[in-house]
Order: sequence, then C-alpha cells, then structure tokens
Amino acid sequence: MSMDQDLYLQNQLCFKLYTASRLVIRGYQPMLKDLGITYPQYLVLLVLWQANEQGQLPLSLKALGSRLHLDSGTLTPLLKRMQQLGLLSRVRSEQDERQLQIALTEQGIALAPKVKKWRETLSEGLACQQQALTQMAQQLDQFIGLLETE
Amino acid sequence: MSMDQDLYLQNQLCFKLYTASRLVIRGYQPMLKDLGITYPQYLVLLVLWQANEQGQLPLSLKALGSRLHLDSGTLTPLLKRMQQLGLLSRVRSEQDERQLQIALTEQGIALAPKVKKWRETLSEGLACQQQALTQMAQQLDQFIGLLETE
DNA sequence: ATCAATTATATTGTGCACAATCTAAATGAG
DNA sequence: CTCATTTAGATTGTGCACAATATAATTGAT
Repeated sequence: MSMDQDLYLQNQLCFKLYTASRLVIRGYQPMLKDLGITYPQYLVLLVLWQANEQGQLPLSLKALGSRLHLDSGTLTPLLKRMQQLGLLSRVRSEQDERQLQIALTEQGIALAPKVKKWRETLSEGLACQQQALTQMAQQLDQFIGLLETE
Repeated sequence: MSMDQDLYLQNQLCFKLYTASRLVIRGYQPMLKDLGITYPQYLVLLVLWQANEQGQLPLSLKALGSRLHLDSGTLTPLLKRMQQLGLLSRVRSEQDERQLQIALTEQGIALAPKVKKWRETLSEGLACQQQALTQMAQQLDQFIGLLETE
C-alpha cells in the first residue's frame, strides 16, 4: 500500500508551474476587466505592440502563433473576437492568399499606455522581491528552451 | 511612438510561466493518452492517491478544490467525467448533505503504479538538469506563497 | 423555535487550448 | 505544364477555467 512521495501533488514541478501561472493571471484580472480583454488577448497585444514599434506589422497568423506557442485552432476564434472589439485587422495577403495578415488598429494601439499605468501599480506588490523574480525568470527561460527544442 | 521594453512579450514573467506550464503539460501527453485521462484529471488523482495513502479518504469537493486551487465550477463536471470513467466515487455526506465525498475506486488506485513507471521515463530527459529544476521548484513555492496570501 | 446569514455544491455562459480533420493556395519534381 | 506534396488557416469537438448566479442544507442570533 506504500507509495513514495514521487506522486505527491506538492512535489510536482508541473503542478507548481500550472498553479503559479493561474494565480498570476488572476492577479491581472482587475487590469484586464478595465481594458475589456482576456489574458490571451493581452498576450496577443504585447506581440503586436512590439512588432508595431519595430515596424514589423502586419504579422501573419503563423508568426504570431510561433511567438505565443499557439496554433490556429486557438488563435483563429481569438483574433476574430479581437477584430469584433476593434483592436486589430485581419486581411488576406495579396502575394500569398493563404496568409492572414494581422495588424493593430488605432484602438488597439491606444491600449498600450493604459497598460503601462496599470503595470506600475501591479509591480508595487512584488517590487521588494525583484531579485528573486529576475532569477526565476532566467530559470524559466532556460527551462522553456529545453522544452522547445525537444 | 517609442514604447519601452516593459511591454515586450518576452520580458513578461507571466508569459514565461504560462508557456512553461503549457509546454510541460504537452510533455505529459503520451502518458496521459496511455492512461486515458487529461492533465487536470491527473492532478486530481495525485491528490486522491496521497489522501488514500494517508487514510484521509473520502475528501470533500471543497478540500480537493483548496489543494488544487480550483472551484466547483471546474471540479463538478471534471469529477463527473472521472466517475464515468470509473476512477472515483461521488457520494453525499450523511452528516452534512451539502458535502460531496470523493473517494477512489479500485480502478483509480490501479493507475498509480502505471504512472510510477511513466515517470521514470519522463525524468530521464531532464535528469541532467536536476539541480536547476529543484532550485526553480523552490522559487515557485515561494512565489505561489506570495500570491496565495494576497 | 425561527429566520437571516453562511456554507457547499451545481449550473450557466464565455473563452481559451488543443487534437484531428478539412480546404484551398502555393510549390516543385518530372 | 501537371499533379503530388507542402503549407497556412479554418473548422469541429472535447475539456478545462472561471465569473456569476442559483439552490439547498446548515448555522446562529434572537
């Protein structure tokens, strides 16, 4: 009847990641509610804001998906909802009609400064832990790197 | 037009957590497919296996939910599916009819040794990184602690 | 004892994730 | 050129997450 502690929930790295991720997303809810978007939609905007600043818009759905590690089954309906909200445009490429070109609208661009203000608030609660957070972020980068290349 | 790098996707701890979590879950798919369950169902089994070993079964839905940080909206349908699979039982408490008592069936108990075997395979790929993983696990524990008590 | 408040779970509705499959456009070897 | 192959997205179906609300059992103050 004995089972060793390999199978205890609290010893599982996968569970820690899953929990930490969900709790962090919960922390974003006040901001997301204010912006009228969801968390994955916020991640899409982060990609598009950076691409916009670097003159890389429009971005194909595939390019967006590879940055987020999400496929068309997830992104197609998500991007349609964001289009409905007026945050982005979805247009077929003329050179290659298979490709869907995603670009920001003025309304989508206009959310960036709001997020900047919210982030100043968000970070206060964790500011004292800055060094630990930086270290964890580095380790997560290494870890994700391992998983990506497998 | 300049936006500083606070809003770059790859600088967001939240995105790293979200990605790492999803990629790890993908790594579990071969095992989960073999067992015929999903990842959240696997986490439920981890809780129940440990509770069983410690003589704590049955567990109320609330007790299960507090360990997993999940509420009844998620767990009620999930546990019904696991009941359909024959992995656990759902019975109302006689002392307090509001409570739903969850217990393992023989079939649910029988999956544990299969998981043990799969875990030996899974860990091989990451074994060389053991120290880094342990350190990250500790940091995630601290981090989750911060988020839980807020 | 009674009823307002609390507690445990269920239900409803929205939005991801993701596997599996489908469609249509582009490519490339012959 | 032509047809098999590849590629980009869309679609379908299942199963979470979670907010909001509903329901029914229990508790507690009076």
